[in-house]
Amino acid sequence: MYDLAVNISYQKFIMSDTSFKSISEIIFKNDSVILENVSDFDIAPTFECGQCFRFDRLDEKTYFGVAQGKEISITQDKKTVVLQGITAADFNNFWFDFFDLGRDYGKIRKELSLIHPVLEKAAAYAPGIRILKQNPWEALCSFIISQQKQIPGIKMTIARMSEAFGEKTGKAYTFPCAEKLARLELSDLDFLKLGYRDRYILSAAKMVSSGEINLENIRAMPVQDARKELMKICGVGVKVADCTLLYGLQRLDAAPVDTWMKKAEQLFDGGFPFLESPYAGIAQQYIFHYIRSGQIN
DNA sequence: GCCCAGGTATAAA
DNA sequence: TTTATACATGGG
Repeated sequence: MYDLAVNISYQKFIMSDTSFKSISEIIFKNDSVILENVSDFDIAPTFECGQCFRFDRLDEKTYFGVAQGKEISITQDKKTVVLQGITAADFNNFWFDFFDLGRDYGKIRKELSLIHPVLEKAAAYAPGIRILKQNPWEALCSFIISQQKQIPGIKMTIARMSEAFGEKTGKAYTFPCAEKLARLELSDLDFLKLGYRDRYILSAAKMVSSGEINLENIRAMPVQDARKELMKICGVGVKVADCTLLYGLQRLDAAPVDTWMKKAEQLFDGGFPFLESPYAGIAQQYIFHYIRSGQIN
């Protein structure tokens, strides 16, 4: 049973009278939280669909990662998910929202599936994908780094950058804050072999730490304005801007279109009919994962 | 060596 | 407004 003394965000979800429930029961232990009968939640595609770079697969069922300065191990066995190494308060204050557990992905998936048969197939391929609520600054930097790189390389670069300039969390490190990076020189980043991206990172750090760019203000802006504001940062084009919005600012109406998505475009007769959906970003994620997994061609 | 990678800045048409 | 090219680095 739940410890009602630590009631926070999840309780609203548990107590809600809507018919949907993505978890039937939440069990708190000393240093772990057990989610029973999860629906529309599959950790493997969630961590491996290209949306995040700080979670590593330890074995068939377990991933380890860092967010919000905290380490976590996540193990899934069918419909049971165990979040290891966290407190009840951590879960209620952070991880519940990080995994977007209050959102009805089943309902969203059904809505999206009506839009186009290819989208229906893509969503059915990995229905357990959830869009993680990542830190905005970390998401911005991650996708600046991501340009013209492959995912393993992106992960390596971010890990080394965190180790060098972040805070120790135990066996891992947080992603360095903008203020910390803003104090560095380009030569301090040489060992990361960022190439032409090094100046993008430093200038973004300066703009964010000075307040010239305010990510929290951008969160609430209409999507075109938000995109335009993010693109004031050198090295941020429409793709990185949309990734920052979707993965860092919980803007599910932003849908990054990249080389993989362009491969998918022909399947939709030359355009993406879901782009106007409030859940365009989720649709994009289903399709990206589907195409990249080699399900088509 | 050659080509591509979850792109973007810049210049030219 | 649209299209072409350079850009650092690593991996197949």
